[in-house]
Amino acid sequence: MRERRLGERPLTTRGRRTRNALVEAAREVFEEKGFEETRVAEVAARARLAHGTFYTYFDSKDDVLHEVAKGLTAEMFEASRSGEPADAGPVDRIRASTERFLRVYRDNARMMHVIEQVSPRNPRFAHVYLEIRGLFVDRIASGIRRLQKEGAADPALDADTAASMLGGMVEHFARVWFLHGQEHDADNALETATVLWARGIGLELTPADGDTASPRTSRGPSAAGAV
Amino acid sequence: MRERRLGERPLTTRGRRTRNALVEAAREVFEEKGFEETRVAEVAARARLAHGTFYTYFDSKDDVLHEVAKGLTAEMFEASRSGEPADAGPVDRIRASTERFLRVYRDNARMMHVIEQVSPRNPRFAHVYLEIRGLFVDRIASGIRRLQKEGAADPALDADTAASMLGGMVEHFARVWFLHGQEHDADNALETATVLWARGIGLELTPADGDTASPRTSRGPSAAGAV
Amino acid sequence: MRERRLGERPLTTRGRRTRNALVEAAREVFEEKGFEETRVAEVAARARLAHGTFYTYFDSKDDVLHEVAKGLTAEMFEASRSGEPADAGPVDRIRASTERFLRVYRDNARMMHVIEQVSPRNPRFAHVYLEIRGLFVDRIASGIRRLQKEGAADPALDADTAASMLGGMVEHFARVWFLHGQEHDADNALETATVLWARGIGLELTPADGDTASPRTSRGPSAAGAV
Amino acid sequence: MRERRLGERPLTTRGRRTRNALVEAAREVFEEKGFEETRVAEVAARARLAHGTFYTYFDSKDDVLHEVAKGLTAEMFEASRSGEPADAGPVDRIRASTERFLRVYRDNARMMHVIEQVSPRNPRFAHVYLEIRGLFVDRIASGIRRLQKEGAADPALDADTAASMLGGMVEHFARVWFLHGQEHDADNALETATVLWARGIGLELTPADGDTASPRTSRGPSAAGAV
DNA sequence: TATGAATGAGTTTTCATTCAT
DNA sequence: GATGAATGAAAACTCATTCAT
Repeated sequence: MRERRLGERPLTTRGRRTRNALVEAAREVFEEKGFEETRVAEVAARARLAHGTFYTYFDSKDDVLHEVAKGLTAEMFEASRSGEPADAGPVDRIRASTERFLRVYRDNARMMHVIEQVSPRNPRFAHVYLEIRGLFVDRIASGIRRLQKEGAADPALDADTAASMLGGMVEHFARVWFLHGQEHDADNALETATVLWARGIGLELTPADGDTASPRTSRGPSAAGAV
Repeated sequence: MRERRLGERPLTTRGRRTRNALVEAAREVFEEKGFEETRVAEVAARARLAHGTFYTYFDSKDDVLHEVAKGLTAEMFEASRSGEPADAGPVDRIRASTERFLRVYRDNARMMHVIEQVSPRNPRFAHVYLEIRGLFVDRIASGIRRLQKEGAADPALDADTAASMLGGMVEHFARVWFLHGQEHDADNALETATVLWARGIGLELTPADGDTASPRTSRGPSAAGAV
Repeated sequence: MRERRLGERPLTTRGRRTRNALVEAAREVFEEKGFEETRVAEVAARARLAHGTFYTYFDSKDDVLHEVAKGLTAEMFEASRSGEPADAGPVDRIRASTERFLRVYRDNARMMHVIEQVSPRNPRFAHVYLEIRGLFVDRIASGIRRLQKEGAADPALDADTAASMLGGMVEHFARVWFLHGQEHDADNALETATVLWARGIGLELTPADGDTASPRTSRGPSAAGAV
Repeated sequence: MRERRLGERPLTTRGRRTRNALVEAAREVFEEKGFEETRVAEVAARARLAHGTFYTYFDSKDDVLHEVAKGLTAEMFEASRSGEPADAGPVDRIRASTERFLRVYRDNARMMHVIEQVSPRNPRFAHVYLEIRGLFVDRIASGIRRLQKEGAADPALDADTAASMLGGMVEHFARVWFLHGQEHDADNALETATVLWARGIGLELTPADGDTASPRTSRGPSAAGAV
């Protein structure tokens, strides 16, 4: 094997800073151009570094992507854990977690797309995608199971499959919204998702749950900020 | 001034055959490798043609992709129109159309993915994706509106947003299943989707609707054939 | 050797017509694009013929160029012979022949340039250029010699070299004018050339010869028509 | 967004050396083969560099040509400025400047031809040609005007047109001589040009001016060295 | 560590020419 | 003779990666 690149453990402060700059720059360019269209030269340039310096820290373009993916996973992990009001009712919890998801997804949609783009070619990244997705889906499945135990949700439902579908419903909607640029009203989206989800797993909706679900007209993507 | 490539109207039988061979070969390779990794040389070789012959019919890789996309759109259009039992109840209709969708999607998942891959770089293809998606989503929206008029579905629901979400739910599930290779049981998937969808839009489920929705264990992707 | 192409002697009327169409078309495209940039496909298309038909009559692109060059030589030969007033004085004859030359050159400048372009690569065409040039230069040399014998022109002058230079003077001026698009006034050009030429070889100018040679301002390239 | 190629300002010594090597190699190959026939691969190879290195410094073949043209213009500019004996008579000055011109032209004829070849396709180079030509022609025009003021040259002559013609006379002669390989005797050429020029603009020739203008036989292009 | 020059394998694309019908 | 499809030998150009300093 060739000499191991730097970039592993022992890095000076300066080295760490340089490396971070590269990772950040890489993420920026990936998001703008996608993986294939990203040039290592541009990543280095954006980090205000010489072209060659890139290879002081990474073995390849795939390698930085892996690093960026690690950061993405961490961020998504954080988001998937982030607390929800323990004292709220099930519908409010669904709404809250959907809102949280839409927010993180909005900020990470492009990077998620890049990972998916690369997946077919590199199983390493296929795994990353599935792992991130699992973070949310597993959580949803737990929630459904809890509600089933409490007798609030339909016990006949396969919690895992339902979770995969409901999670996918929100994720896919977010893709179309944030990635493909289809216009949607944030509040309307949130309420519709909440209602479909809650009712879908068999929860009883009180009037209070549904009253914001009245149809609204799209306010366009600028409303994304409202998520 | 440049002579337009062939590939437009007046083609001899032989020419038409060659062109078709190229389009088919292109679709195959695209599905196997994705757009970026596809080599024009391989497309030509697979059609048992000389490299240069490709350019007798197409201007570029983008150009064939466009042609393949036209076929894909046509196929999806056909599928989206395909009849459903007029005499069936709403839940059965939802189940039937979901099943139909899963089936087409299974056969076209890779190609859909290719289109999505290319979308960010080329608006032409972004449009293709949204168009195909619209085929199904619009149909779903109509169905919801009809049920709302009939008093069967929740009138408070925004039919368009709900359709986008429910359609997305099934599409995304299919992505994960057929593209990312996550294992799922076909019947279980179908029933779960049906129940979530039907209940989500506010339909009353009779016992007969739900009795197949009991949890099952995954029978693996081989079960995809059952769709 | 391969089977000889058609295009040599025995041609049907239709064949002759087709062949001529190709030669004409070729000349047009050569003049517009230059040799390298000319596509055989475009030549055929402009003659409203199929691409392959070109090779029924010519062996190669070089081959048509050769044919076009033959026509060019013939035309130039014609022009170089064309009569001049036998009864005119020497200065008037110089003026007349210069005017005639400028006129032919204007119509053939582009083709001459194409021939020159190709010359370095193909001696066959280098020869064509020199041959055409010789047509005029030799004639000029004869004229000078005649005038020398008559005692009108400087007998010390090397007629051949002087002819080469004076011919070149007019040709080069025409190049800059018609090829490089530099603006010139036709009358002014003609008179200046005549005076330089006549005086250069030692003729005595009578006042009548020079009175039109007064400076004029350029009237632009539209004046080219005046030649 | 694309990083500009190197080749602009800040280059290391090594970089500068490499770039120069490329420019020199390019000029060589251009002169030997002409622009179209020149292969970037050959330019690189002649500079003992890898193929790709060419593109580290230049964007395209056109791009190096532009660089070579800059050098050519500079060289010609230098030549057009180079001093002439202030104390010499007008005819001697004409002879001296003609000799100087023939000398530079001999060394740059091929490159001038390349520029002209490319001119019709690229206005950038059309301009270069006209600019270089203008260097000499303007100088000639000034000379004529000066002589007109001094009463030595025909005041009726349009100095600009005459300059264009006389400059063209020498340039064209040089083209035929150095480019098309037509044989000429250097001294004879020089004297003939001088006499035609001087007499053409109306100067009085003293016997001393003309006595070398007696006819000589061609000594072939090897005589070019005598210029 | 950082730099920036060098490398060359890999692709797309063009187009003159050939060929079967 | 005419047609139009097929061929494949070039060439230009790109860019990830290596390397000398």
